[in-house]
Amino acid sequence: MSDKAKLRETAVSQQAAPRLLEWYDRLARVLPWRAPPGTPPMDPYRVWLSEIMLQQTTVAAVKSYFQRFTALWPTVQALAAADEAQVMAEWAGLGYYARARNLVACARRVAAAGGFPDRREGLAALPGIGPYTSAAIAAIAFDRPETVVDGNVERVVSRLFAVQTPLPAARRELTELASTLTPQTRPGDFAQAMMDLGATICTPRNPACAICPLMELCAARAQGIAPELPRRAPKAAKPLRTGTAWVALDDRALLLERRPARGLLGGTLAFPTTGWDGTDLAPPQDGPWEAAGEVRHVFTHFELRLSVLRAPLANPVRGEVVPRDGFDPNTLPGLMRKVWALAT
DNA sequence: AATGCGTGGGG
DNA sequence: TCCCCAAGCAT
Repeated sequence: MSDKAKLRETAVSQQAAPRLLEWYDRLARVLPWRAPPGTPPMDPYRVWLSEIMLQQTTVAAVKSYFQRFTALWPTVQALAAADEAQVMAEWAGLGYYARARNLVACARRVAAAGGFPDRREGLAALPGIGPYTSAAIAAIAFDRPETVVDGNVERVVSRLFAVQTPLPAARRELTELASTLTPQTRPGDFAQAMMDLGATICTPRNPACAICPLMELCAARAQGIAPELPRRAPKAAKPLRTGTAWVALDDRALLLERRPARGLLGGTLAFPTTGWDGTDLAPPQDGPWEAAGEVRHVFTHFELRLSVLRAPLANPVRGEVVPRDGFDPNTLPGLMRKVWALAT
């Protein structure tokens, strides 16, 4: 990099945080639901829980789940004592179920240790807590000057410095650039401000550069390429997979099955199915099976078409017989809710 | 390092 | 309808 470019980068790094925090404070006065500046940090349990839920998940989707979880389990000790099956049931529909399994494991470790570690390294050693979440908890709950890098920050930083390297290869470079922005004071507010900027102004499609607090500092804006950044490596096409789900029920009960702890929908309650990656599995009981239709579902890396078969419940050889009164389809993952809706 | 892992909303 | 993708982590 040229000396001139380096000087410019230094100037941007020094001016970005003050401008962003000024914008954030002004917003706090306008938006009544945001805590005003100077408010004491949120308690570590709630920060942790919300950050886990927000991994690859929108704020809108998380909201009701967070309310329910904190009402059911107000403290990490309460969550540590919870029945894992109930946690899985409450998580159902939110996706990425390894998060729920790790949530329980993490709560138990934290409760046993007497509380959350207050530094990034200690947090990152806990199950389900990686580079992003450890930095976020350290900055937001413990006021540590850690650099928080999520998808929003990657986008803001790639534009601010006009980084052309495609993601995910650019991640290391973006993290280093982001760390040059992080202030020693108010690191938690700064992290929140970067993410809020990415969510409201520096958006993926049509960034509102005209009202951006960092407009004068932004290299991509100067070059007119802000909407094109960050660049991304082309993604692979989604293969189509097929399988069968069996719904065995009468007016009193139905047949469900706990899926294996690892892998797709791991640990969730589901209708018995064949595999859908080549492996085959026999039906959980004798028929006659009647075709109820087909469910289509798109996962992260493949599309699934599931033939749904229905039969009267009769002497199942595997699974759990569950009484129909008290059965709530919302305790099933999204795919299985579709199966239930089709079969009934 | 690349791949596996959900779901729902917006353009 | 399609494509994009959202406050990532584990292996």
